[in-house]
Amino acid sequence: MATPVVIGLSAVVVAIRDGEAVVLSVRPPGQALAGLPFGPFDPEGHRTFELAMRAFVTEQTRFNLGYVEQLYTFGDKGRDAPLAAGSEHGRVISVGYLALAPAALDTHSTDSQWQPWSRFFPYEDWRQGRPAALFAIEPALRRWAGEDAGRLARARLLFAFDGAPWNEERVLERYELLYEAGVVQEAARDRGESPVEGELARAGGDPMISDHRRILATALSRLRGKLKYRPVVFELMPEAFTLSALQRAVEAIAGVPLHKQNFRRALERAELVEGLGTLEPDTGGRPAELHRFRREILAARPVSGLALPLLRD
Amino acid sequence: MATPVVIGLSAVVVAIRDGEAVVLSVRPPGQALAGLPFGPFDPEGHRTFELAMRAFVTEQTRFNLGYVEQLYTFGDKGRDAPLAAGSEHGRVISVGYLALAPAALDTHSTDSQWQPWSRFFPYEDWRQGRPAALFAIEPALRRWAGEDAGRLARARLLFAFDGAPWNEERVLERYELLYEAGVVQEAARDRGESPVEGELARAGGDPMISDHRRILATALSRLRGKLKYRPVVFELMPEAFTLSALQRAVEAIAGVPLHKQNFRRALERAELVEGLGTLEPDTGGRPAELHRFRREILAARPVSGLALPLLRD
DNA sequence: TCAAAAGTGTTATCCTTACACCCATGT
DNA sequence: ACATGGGTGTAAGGATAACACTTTTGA
Repeated sequence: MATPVVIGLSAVVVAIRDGEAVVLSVRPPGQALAGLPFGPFDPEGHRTFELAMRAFVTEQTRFNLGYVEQLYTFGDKGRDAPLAAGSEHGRVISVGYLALAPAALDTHSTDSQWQPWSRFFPYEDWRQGRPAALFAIEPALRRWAGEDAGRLARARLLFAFDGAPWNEERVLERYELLYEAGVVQEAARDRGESPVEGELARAGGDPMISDHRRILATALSRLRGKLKYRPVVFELMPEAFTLSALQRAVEAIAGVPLHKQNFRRALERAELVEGLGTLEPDTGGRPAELHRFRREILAARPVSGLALPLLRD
Repeated sequence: MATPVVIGLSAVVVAIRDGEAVVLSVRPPGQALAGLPFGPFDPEGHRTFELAMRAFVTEQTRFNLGYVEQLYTFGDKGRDAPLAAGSEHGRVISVGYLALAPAALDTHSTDSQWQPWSRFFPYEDWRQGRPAALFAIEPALRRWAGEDAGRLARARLLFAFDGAPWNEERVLERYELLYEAGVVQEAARDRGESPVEGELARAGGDPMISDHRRILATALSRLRGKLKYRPVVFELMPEAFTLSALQRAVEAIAGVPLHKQNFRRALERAELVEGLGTLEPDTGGRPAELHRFRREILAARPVSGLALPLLRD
C-alpha cells in the first residue's frame, strides 16, 4: 500500500543581466541561506505541474516566466528534505524546472533577487582562463582521491587536471563529486560534520538550502547542453541585440570564451539571425548593428543550436 | 495546504533481440491493452525511486535491470490516470524511467513479454525506406491541418512531407501531434470518441493503457538522441559482438539505415571498440571478427556517442 | 560457382580552426 | 591620434559523404 507523499516544485529561472548569467533566488524567512523559488503542488487546484509552477513563481517574485522545461524529479532520502508547507504529512518529492527569462526584470520583492550563478559555482567560469577556485579545489580532490585510481580518474576528467580538456556540460557530475568529496558545504551539513572553512569553502561556492544547489547544477548542465542543439539562447535575449551581446550571453552560460569570427560564421551559416540595419551606438567603440532572431525558421525547418567555437588563449 | 498524491513508477526496458529493438510490456489482468511495467512508489520502504523501480520490475518480470536513467515525470490531469493500487487516495503522478538490457532474456512470465516497438510506432521505422504507415497518416494529417498553415508546417516538418528531411529523434513530438490530430487510439479514448478504424488505425500503432505510449515515445526520443552523444548502444550488446550486429542495433534503435563503411570509420576514429581476433562463423557469409567495447576509455577521456552516417537509397 | 555477408580504398566537398587585419566611432 | 570594440578574408587540415570493389565462407 502506497503512503501519500507531497510534491514540491522548484524553479531555476535564468536571465542575462549586464552580460552575466543570473538566477532567481529567494531567502525564506528565518533562513540564512538562499534557495530556489519553491512551492507545493496542489493536485486539486492545478491541472499541470507547469501551470502550478508558473503560478507560484509569479506569486513569490511577481515575475512571469517565458520558456519552461522540466528538469528532473528528485526523491532521494538522505539529503536534507526540502522545506515545504505540509512536509510533515509524508515524504517530499521535488520536481525541478528550468525557465528562461528574456530580461532580468526587477522582482519587486525583498525576499527574491537575481544572483550571478558564479556565486554558487565559482569553478565553472573559464571565460578568463582557468578559474582561481580550482587552485583550492584541485589539491583537496587529490587528497580525497589518495591512492584510489578510480577517484583520481574521475576528478581529473571532470575538473580538467593535468591538461585534460574541460567539458562545460558536466556541471552536475562536478557538483556531485564535490559533494562526495565533502568539499561543498551541503555535504558537511547533511552528514552532520563541521563546516568547510577558509579558501576551500569560498572555492566551493555558496551553499543553498536543501538540495537546491543540486537542482541548480542540473539546470546549468541541461542549459549548457541544450545551447548546442536548440536555439535557446534567444529566449534570453531582447528582441533586438548585437552579435557581441549574443556572444557574451552564450559565453556567460557556457562559461567558456568563444572565437568571435568563427562564432559569427556559424551563426550566419545557420541563418538564425538577421541584421536590422539599425545601429546600437553605446558600445564604447564602433557602433554595432542590431540583429533579431528569425523565429519563423523554427516552423520552416529543423534547426539546431549554436556551435561553440572555442577561443583558446 | 497540499493534498497528498500517489507516485507511480513506470519503466521502459529496452533490449535488442534478433536485431530488433524490443520493449518489455505487461498485460494487466483483465486489460485488453498492453502497458509498461508499473508500480507504486512506497516512500516508507524505498530509499530512492531507482531502487524502487528495479525492485518492482524484477518482481513483475523476474528480470534484472542494467543501465537506468530517469525520463520525465508525468502529472497532467485530463489524460487517463495510470492504473495503480491506491489511486483512489488522490492524484497519481508517474515518474518514467528508461532502462537498457544487454539481452532480451526470457521473462519467465505470461503477463510480461518483449514486443518490438515498431508495433507501437509503425511510422518510426525508415530502415527499409519510407514506412508504409505514412501513406495512411499523411492524408489524415493534411485533412486535420486543412487551411491552418501552422498545423501544416508542423506536420510537414515532423513527418517529412514533400521531401523534408526525417529527424529520427522527434518521436515524442510526432506522437503528440498524432494525439492532437486524433489519429492514435488513445486520443479517441481519452476524449470519449469512437475508435479510429481501418488502415489508419493500423498505421497509428497499437495503443497502450493510460499514457504509457506517451512515456514510450519519450523513451525512444531520449534514446535516439543519446545514441549520438554517449556510447549507450553498448549497454544493449553482449560482451562480444560483430560490427554488423552493432550497426544493426544502432539502426534498429535509430530507425534509419546507415552507411556501412562510414559507420565503421567513425567507430575506428573514436577508438570505441577493439577486435578480439576471434571469429563469429554463423553470419550466413564470410565469418566476422568479434569485437568488444573498450569500456576503460570511459575513465580515460570524455567520450561521445556514435555518428549516424546515413545511407540514402 | 554463386550467393551472402565481411571488410577495404579513394576522392570531392564541406566544415572547422586558426591565422591577422581593416573599420567606425568617442575621447 | 588612439583606444575600443565592430566587422571581415583566407588558407590548411580534418571530417563526411559518396563512389565501388575485393575477400572469405557455406550451400
